[in-house]
Amino acid sequence: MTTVQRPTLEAVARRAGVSRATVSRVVNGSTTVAEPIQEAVRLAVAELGYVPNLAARSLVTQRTDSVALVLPEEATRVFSDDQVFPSIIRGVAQELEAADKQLVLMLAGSPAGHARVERYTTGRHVDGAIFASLHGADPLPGKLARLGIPVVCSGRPLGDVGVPYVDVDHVGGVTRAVRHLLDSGRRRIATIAGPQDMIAGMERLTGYRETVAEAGLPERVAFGDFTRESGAAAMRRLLDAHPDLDAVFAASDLMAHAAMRTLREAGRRVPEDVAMIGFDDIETAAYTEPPLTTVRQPLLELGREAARQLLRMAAGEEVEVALVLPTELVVRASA
Amino acid sequence: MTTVQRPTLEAVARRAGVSRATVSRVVNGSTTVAEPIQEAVRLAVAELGYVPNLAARSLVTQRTDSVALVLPEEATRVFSDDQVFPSIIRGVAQELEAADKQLVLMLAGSPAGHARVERYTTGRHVDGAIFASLHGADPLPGKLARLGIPVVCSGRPLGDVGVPYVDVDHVGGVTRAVRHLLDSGRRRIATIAGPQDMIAGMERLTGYRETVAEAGLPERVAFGDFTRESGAAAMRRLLDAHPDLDAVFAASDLMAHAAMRTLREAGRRVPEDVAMIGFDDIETAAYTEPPLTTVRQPLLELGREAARQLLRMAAGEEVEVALVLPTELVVRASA
DNA sequence: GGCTCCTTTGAGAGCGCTCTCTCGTATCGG
DNA sequence: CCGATACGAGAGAGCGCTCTCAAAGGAGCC
Repeated sequence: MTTVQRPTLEAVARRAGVSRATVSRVVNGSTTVAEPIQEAVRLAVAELGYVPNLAARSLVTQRTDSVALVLPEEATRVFSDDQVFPSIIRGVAQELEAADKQLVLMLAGSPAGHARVERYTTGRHVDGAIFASLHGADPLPGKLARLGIPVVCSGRPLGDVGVPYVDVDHVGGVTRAVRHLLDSGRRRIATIAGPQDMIAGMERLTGYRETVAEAGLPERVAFGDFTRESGAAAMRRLLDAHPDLDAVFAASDLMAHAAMRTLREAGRRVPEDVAMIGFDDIETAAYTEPPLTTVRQPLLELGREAARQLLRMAAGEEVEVALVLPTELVVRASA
Repeated sequence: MTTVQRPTLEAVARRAGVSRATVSRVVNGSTTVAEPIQEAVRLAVAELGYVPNLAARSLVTQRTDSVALVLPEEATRVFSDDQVFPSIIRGVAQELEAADKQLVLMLAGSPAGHARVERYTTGRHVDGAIFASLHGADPLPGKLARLGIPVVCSGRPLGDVGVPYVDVDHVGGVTRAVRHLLDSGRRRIATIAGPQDMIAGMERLTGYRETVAEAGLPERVAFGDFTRESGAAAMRRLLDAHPDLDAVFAASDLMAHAAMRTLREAGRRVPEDVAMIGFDDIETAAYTEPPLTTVRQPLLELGREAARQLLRMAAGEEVEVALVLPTELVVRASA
């Protein structure tokens, strides 16, 4: 391996006939350097192909110019077919790129992974951390916040951790979905709820419960974990317990997708016998049979906002504690 | 912001009553330190909550303990619904985690993004880079290799760049798929090919062409770009040009999925009138209507192998130039 | 003309760590 | 019992950068 000796500030300074400090000023965009000197320095930089050594820089500035994005890698499923995380990643990446920060991706599934994330973030190897879709009441975001390390959660964290977050309007979206079912005459409306250790799962259930109660109807609930498999199983349980149901709100598109197949296998037609509404609006939703009516959440925007908030915090600015993005009912053929 | 002064090696050394060098030895797992002293140092580390400053370390070691994963963020689609990248990311993440390296994710869609990747990687801010699914003949991997920076491509790169890569057996998988169609009596077999500026697109087409030619049958080709939308459009073109076709091999599951819908809209039944086979085996494939027969590629493993290769290179070991993982035909109802 | 004040540049001190080199002490053979 | 050998621990020199501080030079003012 022929590791070429890379030029340092010193080398550039010698070539340009100025001091290290002046080169540093030019490289970092200080305006207090005379134009001809700036020009000479820039020329030397170009000729030598100088690139600053970030390690040396962060050693003195105490910044790393990188941000951690922490995802819970629950089992295999996070990254299997779900588009939720990819969209968030992309949103975050876009904003960080604009700010010239690096994105350090950390999957924190296992306890070992979680410990690693804790070590890395508390060790201040990043300028801040974005946590996406926390399960349960993870103490890490709060801990980081107390250490003065900028943190933003994508998805409201459970418990009173006092950490700024961005989230979507789950309850509003679900309310609109269930009302849509009511408006089309459905009265025996069930739900396939998500995991109750996540705000997304809890609030989508709340939205269903409130709206159904408001209409004076009984609730019919089965639980899943947002995956297709769990959706199919929950649908079977619902059919057993409430064979007369005429509509289902599923807390994720994947569960809705699998539930529709289960319904078909049970001889029910969608939407004639049973209407189905999902949540997320993944691309697949437009291609299911029948196409799925669902609640769209602006995931890309969610990631972007989270990153923006974090960058603001890292810059020492104040940020709002909560930022809630709107959801939207996308009506297709399934309801 | 109360940025607490974090303990340094010096502080640990004082507390343990030894020199900085000894603490460094213990922290880095040197065996040449007497057991009681090691114990004392570890105690001091724990008491002070010492975490090494990585910037300072990499300044002297010339390593960064981080690896870049570069993805082409073509338009929006990479991360929209496709599970290809998420799986690769996860595979890479798993291996890097095991090696205690950080994953720096870079999306290189725009020219600006590409420049940023070039700057970052050539600036040696990472110990190596993994490129996934290159489009066209990107000169960057070759350039990095020439600079002595470890590079691995996931998916064989176009052109003779002389960079180690891992890929799957596209041709073998497609051959098996087309033979399966032939074996079931299909004779008017078309293909929806992928983009021809990517090896994956090219080889899957090659596999189709060779197998069809071998059987003495004419080829019927329409091109897409792996997305659903392009698959639907290609299917329409095929139906126009060859209304008599009785089977289709689509170079991605997304295209196959959309093509099946297009067929249904055109009044063709799958598989009775037209058989369909896809490529990828994304989770959705098992839930399409009818469930999709497809060629499975081991994406997680692809990512893991790429990372392993890279780590080996970074450690100065020799690696094989090409590593090809097997594909497998998964027979479901669509063919 | 001399003084002050401002602007521009350079000198130099670290940031926290690793690693070589040196020194001190224990071990062993003669 | 002394010198040779080995081995563990410390001293200290940087890694490449930023940033404070001081010096130098020029402009402006009385």
